[in-house]
Amino acid sequence: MVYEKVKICVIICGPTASGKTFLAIEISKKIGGEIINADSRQIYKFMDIGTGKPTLEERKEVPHHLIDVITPDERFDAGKFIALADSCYDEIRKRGKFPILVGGTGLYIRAFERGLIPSPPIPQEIREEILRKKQEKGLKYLYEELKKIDPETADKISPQDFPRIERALSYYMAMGQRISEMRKKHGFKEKRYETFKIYIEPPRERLYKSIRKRIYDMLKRGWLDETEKLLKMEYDENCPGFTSVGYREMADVIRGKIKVESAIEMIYKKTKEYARRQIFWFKKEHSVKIDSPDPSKVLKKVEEFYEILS
RNA sequence: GGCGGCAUAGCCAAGUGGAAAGGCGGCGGUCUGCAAAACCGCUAUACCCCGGUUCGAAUCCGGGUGCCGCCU
Repeated sequence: MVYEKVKICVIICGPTASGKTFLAIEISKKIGGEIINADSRQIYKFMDIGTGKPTLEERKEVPHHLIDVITPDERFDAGKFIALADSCYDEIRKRGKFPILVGGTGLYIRAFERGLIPSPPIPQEIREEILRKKQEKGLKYLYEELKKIDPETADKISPQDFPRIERALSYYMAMGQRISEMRKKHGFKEKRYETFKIYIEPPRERLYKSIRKRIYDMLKRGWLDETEKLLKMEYDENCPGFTSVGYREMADVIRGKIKVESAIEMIYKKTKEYARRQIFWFKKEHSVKIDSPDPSKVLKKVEEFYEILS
């Protein structure tokens, strides 16, 4: 039959250490699902323990996609993510299975659901030029530039926010258009998928406890060795992958700069901050909110949601 | 019993006459192609209590209370 089926997708989101992986696997097993990873860190090869990837056993139980797609020195972004996620989705559907998008990266999930503004790859020269200007004339100068060409964007962001200043500036240089206009036009109005979004938010106290426990588990499972291997492969703090919480600290421990105990405390603090940011991202928009990864709470709804596909 | 020191937010802590730094912890938020990134914001009507000096005291003086050292 030739007709356009609606694209619909179940999504599981929530802060780190809330039990997304567990819930996703349990549901997948019941409904014949396959998991698409929406975590910006788990796409990196060789970074398994510290990014909390599902174990190999877990991955054997249920097929996982978009894990281990690039090396730690490569860059990745939301645009690449949705292109890959789309094709995973289609393949899974071809097999008659049910896709479940799981992850903690709010931007990727939003982009998957509602798209991004059109944006070609920014030429390397433009990036370099901006970086050069930053070094020569300072961040303030760049911000003033942005004010001139796109006051609306400048108004919305802090003069300290280099990544966004750079983005707006380079977009203008590459496209000849203000990014603010494109954003206005786009406005996240498009709906690429009809979704059923499950949001897990454990009470803070419990979440913080799981975070701490998880750090100890990671250490026990060999986070230090994993980091040491990365360093031997010549992947270090200059790699995009190393912006993942904890790897810098692990490297510092290996180099004898800090003690494990203080590394743990730093990681604990950063992870909590990260979890809070995730909560602010997800709390605004979801289909159901649950406070623990209990499959029985959502299984029936997931089955109902996917009924129209079968 | 004597001598000395300390007493500031949930915790640590600066300030030693002119309208309470900072850190930790906690909390709220932004986010359109580096997002586990980057960025923004809130968190002591007042400094142990009472009295005094002063235009003005967390800051000086007296007394009280508590804690910590040392001594007998």
